[in-house]
Amino acid sequence: MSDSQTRTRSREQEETEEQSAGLECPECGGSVIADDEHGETVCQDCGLVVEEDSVDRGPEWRAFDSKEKDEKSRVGAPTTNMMHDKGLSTNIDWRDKDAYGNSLSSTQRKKMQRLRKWNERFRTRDSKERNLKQALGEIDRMASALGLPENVRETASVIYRRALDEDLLPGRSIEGVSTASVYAAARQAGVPRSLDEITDVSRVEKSEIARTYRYVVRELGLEVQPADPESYVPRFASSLDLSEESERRARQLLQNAKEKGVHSGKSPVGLAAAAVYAAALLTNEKTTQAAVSEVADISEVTIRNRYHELLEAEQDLPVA
DNA sequence: ATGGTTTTTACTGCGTC
DNA sequence: GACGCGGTAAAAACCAT
Repeated sequence: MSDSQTRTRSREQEETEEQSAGLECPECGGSVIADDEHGETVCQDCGLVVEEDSVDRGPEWRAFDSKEKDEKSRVGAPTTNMMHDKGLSTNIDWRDKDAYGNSLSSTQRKKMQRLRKWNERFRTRDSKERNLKQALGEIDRMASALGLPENVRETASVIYRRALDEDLLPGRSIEGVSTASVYAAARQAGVPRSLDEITDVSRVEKSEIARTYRYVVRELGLEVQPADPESYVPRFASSLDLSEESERRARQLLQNAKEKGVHSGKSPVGLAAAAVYAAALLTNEKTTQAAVSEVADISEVTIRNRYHELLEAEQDLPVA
């Protein structure tokens, strides 16, 4: 509990700092101090309360239309699937202070200790809850490492939760299912990461991820379309510092290829990489096959083969 | 397990700076 | 001579059967 002591000390320091940086009291001209714990601003000399209850009473979120307003303007934290209890369970603060910042009596302190302990026990009551807690941690870790946006984490959490509810876990590792959830969520959100990229940040092997992923998708009836090559383009283009123009061109190439049906059976990542390379060529921007191969994690040979095909397909159809 | 397809690995030759 | 690019053959990985 040395933690709470250092915490208290730093709080006192803050207060003395605020004292010196004070405003002037409108009544006696003395300096004014802010007392955050009581939510008041008080004159140091005459004791006049310049401001009280300095609490933000506004709605928690901005609402941009009436529907959103209905959803958001009421009091309460938003629920999130990213926490194992959706953020709804009670948390008991570890500081032995009441709502006004006053210290608790020793009997009250003991009571709070007991409550804390039991609250914790209820929160992670059974194995499922503990399981979920760990898995969500993993999901968050991997999503961060992959630079995936928040909504993907949410989706991944939902998928995992469903897998857990359907008793898909027995026989499979928490790690594996978490990873598969992230993989699936990223694809569903249209910001796919290749299996290799996923494998890099996961603690399980590629084969297991693939196996678990297939299993989860099948059992949960998830509809995941094959990754669209175009969704890789922005990421590759920006890692290579290419212009908007080339990015647009790359998309064009891919769309044309799609119409011609050149792409079936080929890896989407390879196609995307080839399109990016070809586009850079067409717009006279300097890139090398090696560089593209690097960021896309695809062999140069594959890039060569694909981009020949892309350009051939383009030639038959004169530029629009 | 098998066969067909795609991707990778490794190596070689060509032209340019 | 290093670099970027192209091509090839054989191995490996993948997929459906």
